[in-house]
Amino acid sequence: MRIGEVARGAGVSVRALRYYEEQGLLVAERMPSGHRRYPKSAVERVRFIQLLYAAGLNSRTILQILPFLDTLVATPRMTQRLRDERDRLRTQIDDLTTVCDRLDELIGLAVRAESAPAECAAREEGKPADP
Amino acid sequence: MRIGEVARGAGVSVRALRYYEEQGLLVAERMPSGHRRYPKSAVERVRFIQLLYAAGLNSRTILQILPFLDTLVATPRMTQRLRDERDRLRTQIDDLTTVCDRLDELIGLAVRAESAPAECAAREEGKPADP
DNA sequence: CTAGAACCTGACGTTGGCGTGAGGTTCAAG
DNA sequence: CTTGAACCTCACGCCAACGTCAGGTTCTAG
Repeated sequence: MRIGEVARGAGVSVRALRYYEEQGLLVAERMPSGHRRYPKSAVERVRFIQLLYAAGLNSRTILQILPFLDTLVATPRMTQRLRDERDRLRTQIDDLTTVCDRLDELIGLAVRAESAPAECAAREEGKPADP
Repeated sequence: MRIGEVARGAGVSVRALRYYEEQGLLVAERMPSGHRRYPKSAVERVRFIQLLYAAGLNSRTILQILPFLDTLVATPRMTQRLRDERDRLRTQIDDLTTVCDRLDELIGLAVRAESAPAECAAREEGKPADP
């Protein structure tokens, strides 16, 4: 596949793919012309990379995890890395859940507050308050 | 309270507090000398700000949420903002959970892989493989 | 009174994950 | 053959949340 196809397939920019290559996350063969050529599996790989990015991992960490995906052979250091990241993720999920709950509380309060003085809503709409 | 006390109390840097002020997230009175003076509640407020930052909200968004904390009066636009952020958070939590599960899968595979060929571990230790 | 800790205001540096040209080559279609 | 899309390599730009240094003032303890 060509770089544009992979980009469209994975929903990222061409620039991003070149950046991943720069970081060593995604290798590509080259055609005689210099154009990059990717296997079809690249799309899935890029999606996974995006997932890890979204989870807050940086390129360096992803780089330490990805080789394992290819080989399915892990050194103790590597599995420890995986465990560390998983634990970090769990902690983060707990934190986010806490924030989510607090936002829910606030929303509960907010609804009551806005239903009380009708002026607020009216003011927000740019209308005068019920003459 | 003085800025150093708040910083230590909330576990952030003095620089961070000045930055929050710059962003309008944390107002401070001034002493005649120009030194900032905070109410005790500032510590809790800063902790909450940190929580929101950790949840991926940016200064602008936090700025839209914080006034509500003080007044407990919300415009429809504000509650919608809260709801949007909560929903975004839920989605993100789901994503992170997905990643977490995938990492767990990988860890399961990794353990088996490293227990099989003892060479890998040995190689990682920098020793030759059991001659 | 004096040292040193804590504070002040700029203002520039950093990091990561790309965006965005500039300027040139290659490919596919008519 | 030509044209326009897609590709290439630099290389600078950007944004957010601070870190950090400079150069100066203020507070507190002995």
